[in-house]
Amino acid sequence: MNTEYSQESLNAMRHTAAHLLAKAVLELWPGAHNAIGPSIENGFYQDFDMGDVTLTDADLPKIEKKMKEILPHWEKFAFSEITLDEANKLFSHNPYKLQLAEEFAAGGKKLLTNDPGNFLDLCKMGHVENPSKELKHVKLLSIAGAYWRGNEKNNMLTRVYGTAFPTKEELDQYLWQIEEARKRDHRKLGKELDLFAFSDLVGPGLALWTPRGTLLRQLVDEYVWNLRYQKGYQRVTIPHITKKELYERSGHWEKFQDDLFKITTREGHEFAMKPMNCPHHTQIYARKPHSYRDLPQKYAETTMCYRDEQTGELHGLSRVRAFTQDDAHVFCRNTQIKEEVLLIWDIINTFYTTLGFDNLRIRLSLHDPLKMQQYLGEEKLWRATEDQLREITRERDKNIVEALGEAAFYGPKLDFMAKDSIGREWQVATIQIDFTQPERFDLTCINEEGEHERIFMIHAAIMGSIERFLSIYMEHCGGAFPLWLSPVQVALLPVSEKYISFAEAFGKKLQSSGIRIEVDSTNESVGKKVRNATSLKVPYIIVMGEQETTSDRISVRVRGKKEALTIDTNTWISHIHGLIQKRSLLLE
RNA sequence: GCCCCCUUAGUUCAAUGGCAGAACAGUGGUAUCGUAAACCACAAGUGUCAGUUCGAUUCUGACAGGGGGCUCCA
Repeated sequence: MNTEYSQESLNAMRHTAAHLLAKAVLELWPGAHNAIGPSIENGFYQDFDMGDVTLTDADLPKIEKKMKEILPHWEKFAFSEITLDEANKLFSHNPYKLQLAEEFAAGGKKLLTNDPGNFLDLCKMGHVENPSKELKHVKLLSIAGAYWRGNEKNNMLTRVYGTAFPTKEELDQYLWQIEEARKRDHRKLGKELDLFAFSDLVGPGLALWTPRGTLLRQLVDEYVWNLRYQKGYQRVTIPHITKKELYERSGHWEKFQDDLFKITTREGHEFAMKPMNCPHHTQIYARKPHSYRDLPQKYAETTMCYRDEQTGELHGLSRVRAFTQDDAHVFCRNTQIKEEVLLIWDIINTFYTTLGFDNLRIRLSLHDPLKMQQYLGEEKLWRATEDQLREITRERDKNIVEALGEAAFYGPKLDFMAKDSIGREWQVATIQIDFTQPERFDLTCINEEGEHERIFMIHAAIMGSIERFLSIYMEHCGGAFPLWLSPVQVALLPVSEKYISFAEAFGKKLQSSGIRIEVDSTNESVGKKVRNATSLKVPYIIVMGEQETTSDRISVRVRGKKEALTIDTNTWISHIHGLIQKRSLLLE
């Protein structure tokens, strides 16, 4: 976005703005304490313990005004190193700073203070040289609650978010992006395009899909299945509940405790709704002995999973309590891992490229050696599997980032990240290697020597969760789905009642060739019908009246265009068939 | 779950401590219309449960639902 300023200087600017915010709030509310105030990806925040005071968005302009008053008096930050004793004196009023000072001292870190003129704070370096000159385009954005140090056992603090940019243009651009994201929020689009709904009676986090929305789900899912089918996957089906024992064996009962929806039968037996499918799938594999010749076994299933997420974590379709995984598990020998991983990788590439996500970023998610207790399996096996995965990825790709502590509890994984049309990045597909569950369920094949050989599992979700994926995709294309995904591809608008049956006949013709159409037979003006179809973002609108009954040409209005074009009917039909077949992102 | 904010018709938004108003959508009519809103009429609502009050949609509380956040670390 900006070439003149490095990320470092942006951070300095924002971090300085956080200090300024702290000073302003403390002046306005002398009883408040500032906690931490770092720069973050697109701005900064500052946490406060406001005591009995409640900040609201209405206070933001007041705070901004105060900041502007203070800023001219700020000069270069004066730094000094202090002892713990000095810190205890200087910050005796602020329990948060005291706690930090103590921790830093115990951790052997130097204690640093800084002061731009009238505000001494405990803080490491990283400010702009001359605040009153360099800090120009600062904007406070919102207020939220946040736990002290991110831990829900701690005090809830008041967090003020803001951002700062070197130029007004960049600030405006950022504010525009926020506004744009708000406009194409999938929760809004879901209502407007009639794709999904929620019901207070059914409950939070439980999305209900309309006919249009269901079509959309079905279309993306069929596409994923097509790609899988070509790579030798087979479909399986499992029930959505299971006895507790399955999850005790897999390790999920313990690791997933809080998130499990549990059921007790009338006889007192404990069951659970499935939060994932792998344990069930292992039992399909385990139904009989397998020869090495039959491997890999590749099971795919699109099925709903249930997790008892905290209500506060729920969000539209991106975080729900019942979600549909396009799940697959490959049961294979160690020697087959590489090929299978690469095959899944191909599917992911094809799928995301087709949908218009060009450059997926890939992350190799590894275990955190310092936190072995949160994983299942021996560290030796973790290391070996991670090395293997690393080697595979090196051969294939380019800019792979490694991330410690991002692994699943049963094994390392490759995570794929997509950037959407307004620049936000989302984690989408994932390939996970699992050596833990084959251990736990004692999954083997009979090898060439006639011995039982431990096998591996690969978890492969292309979309991950259809709900989450579609929420990302709706926002990516702003509800204007590509032709092949549009629930209604062509809207036929009879000019008046007289032409309804003509339009219906034409519609039948399109329909029988596999095109999804809708005839608008309401008693409305043509202008109104065009308006309605347009706001539903239907790719093609065709007005039908006297002219069409007497000629082989139709008048087609393409989504995004104001002018209709007149074209030979059959030429047009075969043209759009071509676009659908290619899964084209373009309409012309 | 926790902190803060919000909740008026299917949707988007008004108003009020004393009869709740509009637009779109819906229904019924009239018009039979050529590319972003024809006309008339009808129907429809203060999330739930308590409290304060002569009277509550409005004030208070609880619950439910929704929103912004809660892994960026002096």
